[in-house]
Amino acid sequence: MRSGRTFVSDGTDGKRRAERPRGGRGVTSYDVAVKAGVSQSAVSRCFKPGASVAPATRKRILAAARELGYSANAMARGLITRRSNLVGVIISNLTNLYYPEVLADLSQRLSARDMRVLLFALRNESDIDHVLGQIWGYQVDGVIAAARLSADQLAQFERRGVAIVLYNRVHETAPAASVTCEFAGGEQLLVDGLVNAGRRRFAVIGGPTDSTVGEARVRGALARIAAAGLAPPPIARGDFSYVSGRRAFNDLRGAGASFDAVIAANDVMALGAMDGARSDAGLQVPRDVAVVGFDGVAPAMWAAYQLTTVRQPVGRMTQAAVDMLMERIDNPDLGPERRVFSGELIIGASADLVL
Amino acid sequence: MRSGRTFVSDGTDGKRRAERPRGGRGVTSYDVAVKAGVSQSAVSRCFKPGASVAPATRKRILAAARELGYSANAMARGLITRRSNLVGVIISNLTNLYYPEVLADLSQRLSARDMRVLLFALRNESDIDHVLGQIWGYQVDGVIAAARLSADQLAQFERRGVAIVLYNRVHETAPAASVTCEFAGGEQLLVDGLVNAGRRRFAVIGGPTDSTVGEARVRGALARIAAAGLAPPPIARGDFSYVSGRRAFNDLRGAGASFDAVIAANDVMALGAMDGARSDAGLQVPRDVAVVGFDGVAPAMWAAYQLTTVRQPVGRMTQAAVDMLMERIDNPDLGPERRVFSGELIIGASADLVL
DNA sequence: TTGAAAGCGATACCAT
DNA sequence: ATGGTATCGCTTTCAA
Repeated sequence: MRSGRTFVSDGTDGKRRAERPRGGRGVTSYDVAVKAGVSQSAVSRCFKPGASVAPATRKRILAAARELGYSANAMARGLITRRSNLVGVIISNLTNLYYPEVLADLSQRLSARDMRVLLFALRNESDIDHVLGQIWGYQVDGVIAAARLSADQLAQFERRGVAIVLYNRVHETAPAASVTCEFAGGEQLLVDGLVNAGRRRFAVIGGPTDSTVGEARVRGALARIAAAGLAPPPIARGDFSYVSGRRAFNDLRGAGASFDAVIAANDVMALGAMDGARSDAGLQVPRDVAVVGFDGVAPAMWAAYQLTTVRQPVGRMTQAAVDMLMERIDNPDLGPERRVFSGELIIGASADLVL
Repeated sequence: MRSGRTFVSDGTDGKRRAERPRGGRGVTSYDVAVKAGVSQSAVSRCFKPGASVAPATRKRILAAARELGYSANAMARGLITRRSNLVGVIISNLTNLYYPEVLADLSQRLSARDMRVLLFALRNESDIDHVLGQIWGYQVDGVIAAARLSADQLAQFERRGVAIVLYNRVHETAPAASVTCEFAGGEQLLVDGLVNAGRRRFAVIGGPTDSTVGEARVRGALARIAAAGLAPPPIARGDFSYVSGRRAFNDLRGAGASFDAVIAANDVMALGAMDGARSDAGLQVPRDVAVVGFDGVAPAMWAAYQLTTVRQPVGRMTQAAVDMLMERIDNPDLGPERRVFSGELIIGASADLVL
């Protein structure tokens, strides 16, 4: 029995207050109910869209709520409704210049849908299992992940009925909803443009071999280079960072490779490569060597670089991710779907493309 | 009465399952209890540090929990313990290159303390009131804010007993815990170095006048310029973005100002100014004009810029912010405190400083 | 050491 | 339209 909690409108609230003299922070719906002279249920209904409350009482309740600074306890609500309105966002490395924009966008769009972002910024991908534990605990309604998930991890989402959308990632064996930017087409545009401009000796700066996006971009470039009847280019590996791109460029030169065009798997490495060419090797870009990237991050547009690249339509992609997620939250039985966007060619000054 | 929920160890769990045939996702402590043949309380205790459980039963329970993939419902726990283990992080503009690093750091350090990050990335500062509403609802234990808060808003934290630490912000009238990087000293180093190197005609690129940090940096520079006996420099205003810095530089030139040193309120505007000088005005940096910034963001170090700047000790600052927050969560009566760190002078190639 | 029972603060389903 | 009451899944006394 919980008769002690039964609401009695004629009683003072002294008893309740006494129950939680110090620790109890926050006014509850009971407090509002007392103040408005209604039942607690009425208060609850008042904040539920499309509930039936008489205009007069609603007004009284809202006034009382405002006066007390009441806001409904999301945990209590989530407990009973089984809806936390929380979306987990997992980002493997926020330091990659591409992701802050994505995160800002996602955050904005989710909050427009009245969803909150529970952020997990990984230091390294091996933290994921720990992160998933937290995710389950907080009963998130869904997850948007820009990180590598194993088939087994994806299966857990399925099993637990938590919606998931992969961003900038795909999983071949285990199908899952995903949003990506088409790599092959973008790389094709870049390679063809370079070939048309007379470039024949390519070099490639890829990401870690276990990065699916990185590899997809590399494969796209290699395929098109082969299609043009050119020899397979040398490949150096970076970790998507500026310094790694710069080092990769120098490694390629150090290995005695001779090339007049560098294709980097992302913009930031491309910028590093440009600086490797100009500052370390004393070359001119694009006269001596053309450089192209992928992503379309802000610094790539800066005057000192003006990188030729393929810009991902981040706005549309984040919109798609959020849409897909919400659909799957509302209807968990929705099957996997891939939404693939095309990048936009940005012709800068780092490579003289001929289309 | 909730006798229907009373746990009966000899009963099959068919009844419970039947109660929530489809919607009930997630295994609960009851499920684990059944499987382990103990009471639900025992399961709970098992996950509470320093509880008294017999080694044998603990083992059985943990095995059952693992087998079922149990993780405690954080909302239910938070409801009763009044601790959500959630920290709200408010960032006014994530697109400012300085903040992704801060956010990544905060996220890491908080998760090391077993706290989760509820992220609020603002589009514009006026969203704050709405954000605060969410913050209260989710019962966050504390907030780290890199955004402008009014005295009234700060008072709400006090009133509701929610810990708050300002990052890179201070509030003069309403005292609050804050972590900042000392501006005056940094600007002093920069100005003195420039003066020693023979620069006499300064120009300043500030942030919006309502930005406290921006203004503090500008004031620091102006004070030191005045102390050197030089005339007050012309000031242009940007919004901390690259394009605004570039435009500000051009505005200064367009206004007929003659200067040989530009002090920008942050790195990104300084980079824009460098490009304004080099690409738009055809000047050489630092020969014709020296440029200095503030922050120490990664792109400022890139070979094409090599900006002379003051680097904020982000790692120590985020550590301090988290420490202060945790202290205040544990002890809400802790008074306001300011922790001010000194930046580190980074001498690049954009300004020839003489110390 | 263990189990029963009372809440935490909301929503949902009933009767009125 | 409104009020009572039973949960949601957990932590916490309190007995045994």
